Amino acid sequence: MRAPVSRRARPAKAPLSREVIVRTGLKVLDRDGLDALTMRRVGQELDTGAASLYVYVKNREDLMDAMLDTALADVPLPAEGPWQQQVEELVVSATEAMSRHEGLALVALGGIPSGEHALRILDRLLALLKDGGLDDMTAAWAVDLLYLYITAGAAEQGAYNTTDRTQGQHLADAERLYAELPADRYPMITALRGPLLSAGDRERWGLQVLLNGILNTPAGGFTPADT
Amino acid sequence: MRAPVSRRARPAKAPLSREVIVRTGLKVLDRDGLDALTMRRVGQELDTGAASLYVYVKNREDLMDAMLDTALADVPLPAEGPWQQQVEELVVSATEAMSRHEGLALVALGGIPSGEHALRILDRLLALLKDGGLDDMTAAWAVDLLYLYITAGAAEQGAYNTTDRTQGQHLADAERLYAELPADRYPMITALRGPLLSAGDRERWGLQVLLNGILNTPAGGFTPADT
DNA sequence: GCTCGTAACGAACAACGTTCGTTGCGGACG
DNA sequence: CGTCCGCAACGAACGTTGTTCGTTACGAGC
Repeated sequence: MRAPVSRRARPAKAPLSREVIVRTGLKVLDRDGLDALTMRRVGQELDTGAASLYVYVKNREDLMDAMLDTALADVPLPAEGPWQQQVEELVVSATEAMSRHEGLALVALGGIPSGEHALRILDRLLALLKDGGLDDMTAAWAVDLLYLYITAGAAEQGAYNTTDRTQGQHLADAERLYAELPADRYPMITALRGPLLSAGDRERWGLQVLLNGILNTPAGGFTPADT
Repeated sequence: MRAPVSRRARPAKAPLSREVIVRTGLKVLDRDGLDALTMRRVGQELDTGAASLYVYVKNREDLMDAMLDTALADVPLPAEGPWQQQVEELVVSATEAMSRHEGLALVALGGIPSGEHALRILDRLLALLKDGGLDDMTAAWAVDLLYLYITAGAAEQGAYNTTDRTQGQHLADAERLYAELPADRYPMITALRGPLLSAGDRERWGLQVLLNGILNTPAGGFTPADT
């Protein structure tokens, strides 16, 4: 199955292609939110109907998969510096790229990464971890874990970037929720309400936790045949 | 707003209630999959229409939130043993409970945990970490991170539990995908294909990574005002 | 300059979440 | 014991959704 190429070159209207459809999908997602990302809406943005998209895109899921991978295309691969710092930069960049588009990270969760640019990032991560001296098994599992952290972190952050609410809305909700909690039933949560809601670079801390843990936890002890 | 109570007690049909609706939703989800979890389908299972559900449930999202919390109700709180082992058991139990129902973990990602049973688990986790000697800030952020690991891990595992495919389908897909990858473009992935697809208790390893990392990474250095 | 493959399109289908107006049961009151 | 009325339950409808089908019309090749 080769990529279809439009042979109608109307002067007033750029021809359709998989790339412009995906890019338009990202535009609609960013401007109007996840609920507005419908096939009809994307078609309308391209001055056509929804049916026309199905020549280049298998279905809505396929479109979102392609949108995710396109969003990862801009993630820069760090070139220099100590390997730990490079891992940090790469993970943070990937998380930011995903979370910039509301709800897009959710399509990555539950599904082996298969996109071109996602694999590019994973390959680089793998190389960096091997540079760090990790054995094959630990490096492989660590990449799995880091990718999970990227997608989950992006999904969580991406939920805050909803278009219909202000940025601080979720935080205010959490404050109210935890303030009204019965102290007898949830003593620790109410006692540690301050630290739970406190500001700070949690993502970078979590990343540091992962790296420190990975360096101190060889995967060998968790393989099935280690008797 | 008090919980509505059905006053029609027809002998042939159990009266509606929020609980039976939520429980029926879980039954439909487990038997027929996430796509089949529609308001009409749940209503049909209860021998009524979709509109009748809206007395006890605000909307579909509210139903799924309630389903998630009900799924967490059976998670046992470990009572004895060293605190690290208790944390392990609790996290594994929670992940299993979520991943038992396809797609349910996704509703927890992006959304402060607010359900009764979810808070119960978080409160216990917090207590265990404080028992381990962590300072308030680190314990609070660690609970955040562990909850992220629970939901993300459950979402990933829950994706494999699709009803329309066999269990080994996803693994076979991954094997084929990685086997056909161009070695010049993704050298590390192709080289480490074996370890990447290898079996083993990755979840427990990841959990150990998190715990080891948490113990060696105080949150203090990541707060905004630490100059 | 005719033909043919196929990109593009309009219309339609089935199914979805949700709302509205009505119905009829059961407890409360006279 | 009979009447009333609040509200759970329901049937029907609305607006949208993803996707498919049959048709149209353009551009390349003989």
